[in-house]
Amino acid sequence: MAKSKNTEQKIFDAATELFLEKGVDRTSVREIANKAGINLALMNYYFRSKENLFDAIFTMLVKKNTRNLIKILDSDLGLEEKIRKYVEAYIDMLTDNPLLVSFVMAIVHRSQERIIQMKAISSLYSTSKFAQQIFDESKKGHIKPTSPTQLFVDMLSLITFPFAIKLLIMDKNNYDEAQFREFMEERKQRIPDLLLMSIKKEGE
Amino acid sequence: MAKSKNTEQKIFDAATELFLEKGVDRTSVREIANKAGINLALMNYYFRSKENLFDAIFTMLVKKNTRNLIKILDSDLGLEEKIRKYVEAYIDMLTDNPLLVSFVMAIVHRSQERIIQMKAISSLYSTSKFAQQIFDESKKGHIKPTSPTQLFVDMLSLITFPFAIKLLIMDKNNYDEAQFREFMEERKQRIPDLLLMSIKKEGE
DNA sequence: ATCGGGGTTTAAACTTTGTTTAAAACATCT
DNA sequence: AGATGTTTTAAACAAAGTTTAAACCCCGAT
Repeated sequence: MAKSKNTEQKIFDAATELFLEKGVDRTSVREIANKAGINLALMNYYFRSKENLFDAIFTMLVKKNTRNLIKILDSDLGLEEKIRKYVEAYIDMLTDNPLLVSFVMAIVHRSQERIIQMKAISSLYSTSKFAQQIFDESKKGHIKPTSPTQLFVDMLSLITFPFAIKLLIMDKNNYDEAQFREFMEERKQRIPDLLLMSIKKEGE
Repeated sequence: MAKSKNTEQKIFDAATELFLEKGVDRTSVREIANKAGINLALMNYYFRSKENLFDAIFTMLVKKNTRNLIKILDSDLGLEEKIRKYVEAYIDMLTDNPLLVSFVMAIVHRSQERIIQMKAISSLYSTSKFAQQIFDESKKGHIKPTSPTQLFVDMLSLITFPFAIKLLIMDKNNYDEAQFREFMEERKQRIPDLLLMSIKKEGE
């Protein structure tokens, strides 16, 4: 039992490292087995397939990195502060974990169907409290009547997509890494401003 | 010569159909050869590799579908009308070609490096005229000082990303296809409003 | 203590990929 | 007709993920 936990963990760790380093597709199962120092077939013994192993690792990474995002969204903060904190934390998270974006893209590409089955991702899109808040605020007349779904999709798009086309942006604007970082840093202010402006009542 | 053009075209057509239907990764070269009614090796004879074939098809699809997008961006329309037309045409295009999104994601995922080498994609991000326009308008005092890059990235993100997470949106909101279409239809108004509001001078 | 059995590990083989090879078939021009 | 260059073919190759069946190991029941 002790030994088995060990083996499973060794596979998991080796695969995580390789996936992050070279991407899923460019990492072979034999390589993982090598790095973990285990027999090739054990990978299929513990995880049913490479795809499955990927899912497990991805779920772990998402869970680990998005806990506080969800906490912010579900908190009792006011709308403005909540949006500002969320955007900032999200951008920080993706800046620190560039592979997460590429992982999500991998899933989106392979089969969108799977995305909705992965609870880790799905929970990222957990807006019940946020939606309620939008609803309440607009009822109270503090903000314009707003579709929570539209607003939330706006927010996700503005945060996430630039990371997906990072190299394109860098290429077209002759940015180096530091400049791209700066570009995203600006967006921490810009995105909340944009979103808040869109829900502000006319003439206030 | 006549026959060869024919073979090349047959491969191209069969592959296009299969790629669109099942995705690149889930389409094998043998399947393509089968559907095209040609020998397996001819695929490598005419296109050097499957990857290359994919590039050719992708370039064709993008070129075919984005001509007018670029035309709009480079036109002499006023800023507001230009943005409205562009957003609408872009959303229409992606609605009609859902596979393009998945193709772009495939490329983004495989290797971002390639994205900047593909002229087809790169030309989609052609903003010199648009950037100039922003610059002029803000100089003339018609709009707030605005970073063209930020604005353009905003626009692309708001348009494209929702298609990438289409199934997630549908799942979370219990949308069917028609309702998602309606959701994107709303965005044709919403996105330009958002962008234009963000560049409007205070108190006008 | 030992035997049997369940969970692990192993080496080897299997299947399916994309790709390459070398010869055959074909077409074209002199 | 024959030489030459292009196109097509069947077969084999390498690398990938996966499966198999036997070996191994540990542990509790007899």
